[in-house]
Amino acid sequence: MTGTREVLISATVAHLDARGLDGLTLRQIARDAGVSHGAPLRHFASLSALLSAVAAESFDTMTEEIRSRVDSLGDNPLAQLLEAGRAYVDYALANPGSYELMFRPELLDRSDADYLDASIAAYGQLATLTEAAQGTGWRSDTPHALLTGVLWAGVHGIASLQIQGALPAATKNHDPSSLLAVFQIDLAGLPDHPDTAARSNS
Amino acid sequence: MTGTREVLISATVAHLDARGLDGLTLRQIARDAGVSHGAPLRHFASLSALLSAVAAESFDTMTEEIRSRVDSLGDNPLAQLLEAGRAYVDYALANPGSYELMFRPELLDRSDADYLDASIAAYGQLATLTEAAQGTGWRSDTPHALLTGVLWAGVHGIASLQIQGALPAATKNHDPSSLLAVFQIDLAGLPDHPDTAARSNS
DNA sequence: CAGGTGTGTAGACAACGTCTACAGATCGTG
DNA sequence: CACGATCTGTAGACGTTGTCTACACACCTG
Repeated sequence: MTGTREVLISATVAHLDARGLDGLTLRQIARDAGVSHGAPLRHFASLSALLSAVAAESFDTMTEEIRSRVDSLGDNPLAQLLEAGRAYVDYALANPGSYELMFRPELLDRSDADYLDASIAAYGQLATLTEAAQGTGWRSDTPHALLTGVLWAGVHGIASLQIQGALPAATKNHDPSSLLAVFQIDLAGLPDHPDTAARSNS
Repeated sequence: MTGTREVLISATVAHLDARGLDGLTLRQIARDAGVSHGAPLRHFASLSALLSAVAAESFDTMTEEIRSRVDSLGDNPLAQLLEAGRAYVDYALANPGSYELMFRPELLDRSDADYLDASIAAYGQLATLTEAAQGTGWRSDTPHALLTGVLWAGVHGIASLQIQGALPAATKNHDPSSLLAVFQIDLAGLPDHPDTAARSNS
């Protein structure tokens, strides 16, 4: 038996997939869920609380998807880090609505425990992968926390600008994942990646 | 004599500086400007149109600030590009409200001519600087449009995450400009920069 | 069986963006 | 000068929003 709380979250996710943040209101979610406009407040303290729960779930899903792709790659830390970056951008472009929500603090309750945990876990995942890559000598002279922050900023910038179509004609002939290659100075020594391989002879 | 249109824009900018996007409504702007709640619609077709005019102005200001800092640097294309990146992030952090507005397409009228012109000009400025830097041999094997897009994504990611405080403890001891150094692989050969010099012996 | 708690509804409220009706000012043209 | 059109501002309305409150019913526990 799926409770109203779960139905509300599902309706929110469905709306994000279909129309993004556009028209995403508490009353519309209630309508989609088939309940009265006041019902959601029995399960969430406010609209922000509901959206925070959804954002936390999205963070978890993204982290899980990245982990699965990283794990499928064998024990090459630098290749794993690159794959994580690709998976990150791929997730954002495949779920633009959810991704936008995750980075809209004014729509969320930033003190929500689940949201905090999920976002910190995602950051920690990247930090761990970065640390391992540095352990192989790659950019080992750059402070670890600084490098992690810059890498996140890089993929986040690519993802968010791409979502809002703000990279005009700049990247028209390059798929989003290929952008990440620019952050990786020397790709030599990395095992072949399906994307990279397919693109190199076109 | 400053017309109502100018007063409305000033009131919007003042609100952005003081409280950011929070509470930025058409009726609040009208109140701040000392006119009735319907007056703004005599000068702008909608709230989006007013915000687009403000965003266009902010883009112009940012472009001008970057140009001035780049021009003060002599004829070293790579150093100029790096300085442009620093100036970009500096502007964003000094004017977080305006910067957020510029990258909130759902609040703006994306077909607004002034907004389009101003944003394209900003992008063009970066493209020109990037091209010049590549002309010196720096990353000359990377497609120009792709490199420009990635550089913009990098500074945009840093600026927007820093504004919303989403780079947790990662960059606590590093001022924002220093992040850009990571994008520049080899700083050797660049003339000393006051920021960089001051930071290297601390 | 009685009472408290949890869950849902319906109505209210203030605030929002936008529209319309109306009033005064300004200006070009006869 | 006069007069009609256009510009600019006001005030009120409408539908929608998030949230609050009053009320009703179900369920569990004693």
